[in-house]
Amino acid sequence: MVTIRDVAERAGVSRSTVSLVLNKSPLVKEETRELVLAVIKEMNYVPNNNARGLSNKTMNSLGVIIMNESQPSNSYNFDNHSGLCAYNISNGIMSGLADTDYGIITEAFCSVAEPDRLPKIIGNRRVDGAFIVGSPYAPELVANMKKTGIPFVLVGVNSYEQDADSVLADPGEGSALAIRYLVETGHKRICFLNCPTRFRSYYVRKHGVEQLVKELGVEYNPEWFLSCEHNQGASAYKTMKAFLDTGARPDAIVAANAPLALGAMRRLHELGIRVPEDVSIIPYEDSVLCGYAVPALTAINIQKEKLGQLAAKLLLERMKDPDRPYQKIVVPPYMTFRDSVLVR
Amino acid sequence: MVTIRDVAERAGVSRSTVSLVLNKSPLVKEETRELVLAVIKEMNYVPNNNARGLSNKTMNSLGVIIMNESQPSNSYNFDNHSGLCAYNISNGIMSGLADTDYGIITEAFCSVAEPDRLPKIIGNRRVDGAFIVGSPYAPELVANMKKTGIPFVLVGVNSYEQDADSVLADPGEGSALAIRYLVETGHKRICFLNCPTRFRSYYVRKHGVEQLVKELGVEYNPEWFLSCEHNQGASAYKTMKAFLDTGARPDAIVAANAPLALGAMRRLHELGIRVPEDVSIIPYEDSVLCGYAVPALTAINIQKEKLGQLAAKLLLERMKDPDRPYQKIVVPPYMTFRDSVLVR
DNA sequence: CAGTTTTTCCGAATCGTTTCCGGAAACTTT
DNA sequence: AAAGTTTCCGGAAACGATTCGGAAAAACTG
Repeated sequence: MVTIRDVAERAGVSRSTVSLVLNKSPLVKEETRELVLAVIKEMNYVPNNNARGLSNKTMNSLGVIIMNESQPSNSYNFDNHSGLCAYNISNGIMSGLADTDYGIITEAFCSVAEPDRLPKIIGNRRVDGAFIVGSPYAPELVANMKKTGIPFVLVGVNSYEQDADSVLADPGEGSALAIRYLVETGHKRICFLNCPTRFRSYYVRKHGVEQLVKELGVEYNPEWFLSCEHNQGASAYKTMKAFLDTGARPDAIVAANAPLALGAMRRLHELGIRVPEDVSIIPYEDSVLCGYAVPALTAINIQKEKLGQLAAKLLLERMKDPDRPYQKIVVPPYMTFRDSVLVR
Repeated sequence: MVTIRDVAERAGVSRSTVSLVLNKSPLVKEETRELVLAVIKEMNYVPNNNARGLSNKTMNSLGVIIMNESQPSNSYNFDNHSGLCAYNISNGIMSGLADTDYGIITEAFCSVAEPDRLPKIIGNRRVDGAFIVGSPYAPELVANMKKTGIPFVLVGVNSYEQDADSVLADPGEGSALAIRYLVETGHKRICFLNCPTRFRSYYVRKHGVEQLVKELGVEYNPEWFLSCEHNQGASAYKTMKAFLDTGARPDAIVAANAPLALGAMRRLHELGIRVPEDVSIIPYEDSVLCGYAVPALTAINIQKEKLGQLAAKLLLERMKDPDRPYQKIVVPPYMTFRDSVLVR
């Protein structure tokens, strides 16, 4: 293993000089700088992260912690109750970190129910900063995290105000987008298929939609605001079955997420109700599922990659300046147009 | 930050003693051991990874490298041409590492086309070992990796023999499972919808299936071995369209992966051909998609989590004993039964 | 009980960087 | 050319652990 000492020797300079070059210090002559750089390249030297970190009190790595509520085992790839897909976000983070030399350590999955555990894990692993993704409202956790002194940013959904840096998708805005589009395309009887509103982001969605429906003068019927189990296609199927059995015939359905939409469609399909000819359908969150459904689903996209990228940027800035005021970035959703909405 | 020195002081022992306790050395009296442990707990001491690593020449972290061919941006969550979903594998790895104190560093995505880049990245990040997941046949890459001296294991699909530790799913076996099941349930006219056989794992699938079809005495028709673009539902749709336009009417379709199956089903749906009443369909790889399709798809599951877990175990063993012979673990697939196969 | 072995602990060197500080070299100014 | 400024470089002390050889203490021997 070639060390800084070897490089120094070969280049005929001192170790500290090499170090200065490495750290882009301005107080080394251009000429020597180039020489050293050349030797580094020639000898294929790469600085030892541990030594560097030991000296710096830095770890050269950031943690990505995925909250339990977006557990990977089953519905991870989907919209989870934070409306986020942790995996895509991680990707975004990685791309946002591409030109730094931070490594990313993906940590165990944590639950909000244990607000101590996370800070502990992070402390043990000794990262320089952390992304907490998919986190729902968790003031206690946030408070504990702050105590560790490790900078962090929340990546999630815009619901409660939290006193920390955060990059968030906007569920209310997304639902609004869907409703507006449906109204514009001539739909009149809109049904909203939601997850339980005890999940804050679904609460936000529901109220956003209610507001808007009234505003736009669409027929408003509280009974058309359905709720089914979280992310359960099967539950959506049942809910839709019960709903349609009452004789209700919506001309559009906004589903809180893709599995819900698919579950609902299954029932529609059984009854011979065609999508989009008889009823249009828009799931809140675009996912891989939507593109492959029959018909392919027009959907709201919350830009997970972008969330991750922005989070990376934010964390980097925070680490540079620990005293700056907290920042909250809300990323607007957009619509991906496919075939599940009938344009009249 | 509390260091080993603080602990030593408070416990009234030397630093080396504390270190010995930390490393579970047998040469410290039970009594002192307990004392030290108590102090550690009391002071909330956690050893500094960098210092430890500097001393040990160890990095306390392992790299997970995901090969480009399973690029996340689009089809990552699906079967990729290695038949693997890198994400689930990562999860498996994490669970396999749960009781060690290794962290996982997920690395940039690499392509086999650049067999130098990967070893370089790994070398720079200085990990103690690496998982190379989703890698197709890549002898040059493997050779380069060996030169780095960093232990690694390949996680992928059983196709070529490679001179390295590996944990692999068995594509041939999976296809066979599907065919056997279809034959047992009374299907006679089986069509195989594959990806291009220039991808080795698809080559293996195809030949496995051909063999078996002949063996089992099912009607064999080379023209029923379709090939479409890699993982492209749209391409499967077109291929199936052209195929059905010839008047062919299979009673079962084995698709190489879920997107293909869905693409094909779209065309079937258009033609009013019912699944499973008129034609059964089994995608090779179970994925989140399968459960939500209409009807839900019976599928082959390659146990990605398990692949990851075994890989973790294997790498750990390799690191312990660098000279042991290479090992190759093949994980058998199983079938998840849902509603896309008609049992006659 | 002196000598020997075994057990338990400690001191000091080491790992590869960074960083501070003193001082040399090069350049300006007068 | 001497004095004063800049600009650069090298020595040395951290950083927080591990490890090895040997000392001290305890436990056996005969």
